[in-house]
Amino acid sequence: MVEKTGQPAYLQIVDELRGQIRSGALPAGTALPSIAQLGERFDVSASVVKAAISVLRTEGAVIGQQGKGVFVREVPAEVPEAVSASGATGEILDQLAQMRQSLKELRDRLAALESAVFPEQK
Amino acid sequence: MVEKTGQPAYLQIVDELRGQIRSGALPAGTALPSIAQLGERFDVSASVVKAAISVLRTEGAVIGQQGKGVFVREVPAEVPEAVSASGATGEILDQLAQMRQSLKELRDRLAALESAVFPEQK
DNA sequence: ATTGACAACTTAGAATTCCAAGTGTTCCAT
DNA sequence: ATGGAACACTTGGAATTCTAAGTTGTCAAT
Repeated sequence: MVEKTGQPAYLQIVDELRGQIRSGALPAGTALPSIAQLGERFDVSASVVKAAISVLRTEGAVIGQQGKGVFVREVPAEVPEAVSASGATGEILDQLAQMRQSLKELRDRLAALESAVFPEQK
Repeated sequence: MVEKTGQPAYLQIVDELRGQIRSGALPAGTALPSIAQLGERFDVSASVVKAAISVLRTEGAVIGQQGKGVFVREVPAEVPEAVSASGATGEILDQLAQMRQSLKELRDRLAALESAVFPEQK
């Protein structure tokens, strides 16, 4: 991480990733590169990448799933001020995240069921 | 930090501090206790307190000034209660509740199907 | 009395090292 | 062939250790 913008490294990474998300280079639902890979790419330690992802997480731009990866959320979440995780709005975002999680789980289970009931028509 | 809420320590501290800010125990403009003091009070390491403050910082609830302290920002905004349960937000919470109900129902039906199609998968 | 040095705090950023826990794959033994 | 163990990755949380840099108070020398 050499950029001489004066910004700390973890914020530079936040900006970079947020840009890629907004630009569509990282579409909703896709996984970010792993922490190790990002650390390698930006030439920083894992702790810096973790700090960056932590910011994106509390912003709601991204959701981490243990053991799998960090995924771009379906809703940019437009949270300009405070509000992001406090008060009613934060509550709602939390619940939405959980419901999205549940939906994904249901989708997966349903897909498994389908391929069992309607075998091999690929 | 012993509380058995299941929440990680740094989020418990976030909640605690956010509560004190909203309740007025920490009015806008006042400094939080120092990182060392908070670590002592909650019986966690400085890194945990830093993580908590980092969340509050990216939420905009608080602002850190190097060499001086961490100060509560002047933007309580966050209309206390009235709006959160009335108006658009209350509406949204209601819809969330209904969707949660639907999700639960779908989960149950799916579970029934699964146990019919995949018999005895302990 | 003013200035300068210094010590003690403070936040901020970064690296490193653990451990816990979830996921996926591979491979071997039954 | 199927089950299960083992392994490799993954995120998440936490502690520890540095360094950098800003603030404040004290104290001594001029």
